[in-house]
Amino acid sequence: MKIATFNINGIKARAEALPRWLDDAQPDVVLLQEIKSIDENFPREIFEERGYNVETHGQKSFNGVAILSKLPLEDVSRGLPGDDEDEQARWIEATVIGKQALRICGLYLPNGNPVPGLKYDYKLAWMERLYDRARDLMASEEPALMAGDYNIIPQAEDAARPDAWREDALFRPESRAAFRKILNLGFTEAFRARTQGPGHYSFWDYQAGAWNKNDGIRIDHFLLTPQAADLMQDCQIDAAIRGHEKPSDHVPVWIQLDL
DNA sequence: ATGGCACTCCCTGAGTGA
Repeated sequence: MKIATFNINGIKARAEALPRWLDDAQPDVVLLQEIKSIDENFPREIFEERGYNVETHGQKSFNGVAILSKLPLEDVSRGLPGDDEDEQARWIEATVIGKQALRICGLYLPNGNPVPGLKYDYKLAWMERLYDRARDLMASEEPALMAGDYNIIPQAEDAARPDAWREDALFRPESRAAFRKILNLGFTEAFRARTQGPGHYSFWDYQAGAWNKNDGIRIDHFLLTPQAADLMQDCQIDAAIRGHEKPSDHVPVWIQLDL
């Protein structure tokens, strides 16, 4: 089973590039972030005609997450638990029914800039709620994963120019510590379990020719419970599509599970 | 060396992003 995460930076803007990638990459499940659309306006037909079930959790203009799945989805849940006042659409989860059930969580973690500020406070508070959900997933002792745009640069090697990010919410020590605390529950960060060393990125800014200079950062991640990690056969970043027509500023990251 | 973009919407300029 091939499962991908992709921050598309607007479903309307990606109405051509996204299906092109789907037809090429043939993922079974896709976790989308930044659909920037209300549920009613999401172009489900594009995906349903390709055999995907579609579950969205959108809002107007900003944020928004979705799941596309060729396999049936059950027990869909929207919104990260822990704050009834939180209006931002950044979390969706469901169970994929394959050979074996797999719980999948798609997330769009807050950016957090500027630092300091209310947005940074919100990021860190959101990560505490994420920790709580992660702890419960771990306690289930079942195959599960949390994937999406974490807006976290885990290590210096995950940025082409780490010094440019020192004071940024994506690389501040508090952000990275909160990410590490979640990993330390026992999750496997899928990409780093298979590939070491610098030069592997999932985001390149539209500005300053970042793609052409490979001036990127790696901020889109898969975190696997031990029961899911045992099934992992591959994890790759589809970097090349950043150079295609009208791209998102992020590229897909995917895993292959023996499921 | 520096700066260079793109998305959204009843506000085509301002907020947001990373």
